Amino acid sequence: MDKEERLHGSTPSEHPQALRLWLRMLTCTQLIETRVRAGLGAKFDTTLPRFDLMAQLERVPDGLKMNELSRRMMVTGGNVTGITDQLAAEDLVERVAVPGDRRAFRVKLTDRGRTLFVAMAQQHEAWIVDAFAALSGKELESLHRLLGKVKEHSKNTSN
Amino acid sequence: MDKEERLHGSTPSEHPQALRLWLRMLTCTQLIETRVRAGLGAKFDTTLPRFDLMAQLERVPDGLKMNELSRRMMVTGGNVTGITDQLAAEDLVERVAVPGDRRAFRVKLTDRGRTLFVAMAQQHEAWIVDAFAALSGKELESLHRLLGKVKEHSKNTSN
DNA sequence: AACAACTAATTCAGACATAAACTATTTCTG
DNA sequence: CAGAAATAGTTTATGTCTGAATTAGTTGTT
Repeated sequence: MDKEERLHGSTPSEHPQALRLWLRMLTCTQLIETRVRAGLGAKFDTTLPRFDLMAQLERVPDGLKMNELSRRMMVTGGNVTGITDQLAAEDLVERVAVPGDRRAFRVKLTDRGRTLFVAMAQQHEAWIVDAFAALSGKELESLHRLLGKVKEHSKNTSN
Repeated sequence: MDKEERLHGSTPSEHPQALRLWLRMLTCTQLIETRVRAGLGAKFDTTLPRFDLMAQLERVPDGLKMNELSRRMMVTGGNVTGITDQLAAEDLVERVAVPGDRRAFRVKLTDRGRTLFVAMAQQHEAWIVDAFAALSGKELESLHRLLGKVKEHSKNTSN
């Protein structure tokens, strides 16, 4: 028996459908995330937040400012500071001064960081592809579209 | 521009579809979870893990053992110990000895805990229903079905 | 009965995350 | 141009979560 079939079941409810869906979605996310975390740890001795930060930087040769990173990663600034400190200590990213604003700087991948990230990203993608291997191309597309609706609604509702 | 449209985009890839889907799913989950967390904090001065633990107990009058809670909540035993300690200190759950096994006990909702949970669950469901309000009944069903496939595949693949 | 193997739960160190307070700098406004 | 307000980033205190080690009790084997 699964988590979602157990939870909340006896509470009278007019909309059990949304609740069951939400619990299933949480379960899926957690299952996949747990596996990716384990893989990143075992294969690259790194963590998901560190990978995520590097992923944000990968497409942006000039790097991103701390507040941009914070917004994109959907975590607080203090958190970004800590992760950046770690990665900088390992020479995977660097802080570069922004001319004209002495408060800010840009965080960029170092060459070393970029090389490592490419290897990690390839493996990461393989894990994700595998996670959704049960779905056909059409189903992937359908899931993507439905979640798009959810996301837009959530972003627009008091955000 | 959204997180998922930026991430990984420049890495050559044979399966960008799964990756984009995964990032969108993460975004959705995080948006909803953040809102629920904020609501639980503001309205009930509690947290999602605490709510989750109580939710697990709600349907089980005899309570659950720590390891059962741990498995159902998909978190480590140490974590369950901490949350249970908190809830027990507030007289929302209680530890009851298991006859015949002096190592174990069952965690049960107290009357107070049950009353509080019912109120919280009602509000919680309203938040979730709202989070998925952009979807029709048919779409909810479809999303549920697709995620079911993902979940089954994930559970069966080396778990 | 003795001892190994297992199971239940807790403790501990450490990574991660937040919110709030703080420092330093820049921009706005009168 | 002076002071207020806003912005960039860090620090601090606190809470969450994990994995590994630990304590205590149970079960299985001979």
